[in-house]
Amino acid sequence: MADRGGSGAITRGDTLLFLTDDQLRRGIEAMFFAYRGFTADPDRILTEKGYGRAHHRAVHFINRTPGTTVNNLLSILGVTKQSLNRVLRTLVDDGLVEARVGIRDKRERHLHLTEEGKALEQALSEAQRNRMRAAFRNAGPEAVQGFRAVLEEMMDPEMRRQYLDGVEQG
Amino acid sequence: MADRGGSGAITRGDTLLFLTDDQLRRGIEAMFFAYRGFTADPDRILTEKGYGRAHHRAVHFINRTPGTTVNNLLSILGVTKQSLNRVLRTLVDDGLVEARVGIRDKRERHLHLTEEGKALEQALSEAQRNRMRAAFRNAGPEAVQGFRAVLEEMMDPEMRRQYLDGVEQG
DNA sequence: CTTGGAAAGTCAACAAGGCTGACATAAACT
DNA sequence: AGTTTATGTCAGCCTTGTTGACTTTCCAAG
Repeated sequence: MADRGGSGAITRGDTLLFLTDDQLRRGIEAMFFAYRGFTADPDRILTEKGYGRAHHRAVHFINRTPGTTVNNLLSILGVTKQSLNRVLRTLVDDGLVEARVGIRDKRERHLHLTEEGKALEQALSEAQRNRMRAAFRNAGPEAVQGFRAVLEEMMDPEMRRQYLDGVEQG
Repeated sequence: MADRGGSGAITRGDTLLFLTDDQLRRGIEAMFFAYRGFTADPDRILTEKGYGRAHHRAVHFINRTPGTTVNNLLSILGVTKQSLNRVLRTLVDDGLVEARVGIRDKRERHLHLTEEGKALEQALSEAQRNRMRAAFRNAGPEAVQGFRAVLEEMMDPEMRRQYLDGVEQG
């Protein structure tokens, strides 16, 4: 019963032992449990302030790419414009986000964080970075490289492009 | 350019370059984009069959630990019993899950997948494993070790225990 | 100059899946 | 006998996703 049908896992010898169904299941559960930890800290702050994860995501990417358009944000976040608009409207109403009418193309809205918006973004990302930093430090630089390599491979191609777009050319 | 060689330490002088805010932000975005890919394939199957991610999670952990109790599942999933109950009820009604009254403690319900339930679980986990396998294979065994090390460090302690409980002793 | 279509916004309706609170029941424990 | 535990259930609320229909603005091609 070593080799389960269709899995392609080779359990003979020691080749590709890391690709057994059980190893893959561990990877799946690692993603599940880790994602919970990943969102736990910002979620606490968000709940305090009456926002949700959708607001966090919007604020994050507006901060990453100031002046981005609504359409741009839409394709990054992968939600409908109605869904994003609801979130964006509360952020604009609350004075965290400014939607500037485009100069060249006046249909477009260019999104920027206000000072208050930047403050929230800072609080959220600091909480998230703290956990990520501790995890990175405890795991070590080689593990971090592996972590990123696997995650990058797990993305859909379009998302990988979005991800790589956000990498600074240092 | 930073040193990315096999020696491991990505450092410049005293600074741990892999812990800069920008590196941490990349890690955060990697988690965000990768999680999307991670759930994309099962989501497609679930939508077809009229279920959601909550059903997937329940089915996954019932399959992992057959005979687990409702309370047990509750603490693994981290949701309220009302929320889980709604999901569980549909699964039982649809004949995917069987809730057997406990022998020693008749208050408990021990959860098992029916054949139909196992079939769904297989379809879902196969889709997810396929992506995970491709990612693991492309990244290589060392990257997989790093991936798991970082994710484990990112979990809340209680979740880490749940995660490690699911590791087979073989 | 007209018009097609893209970008953005809005309204309505709906669903999944979280949550709280209250309450019911049976079984186990003390 | 009384309390605690495990589970289930009803009702209601929130966030965040969806679809569909429609309007306004405005760039750009004909």
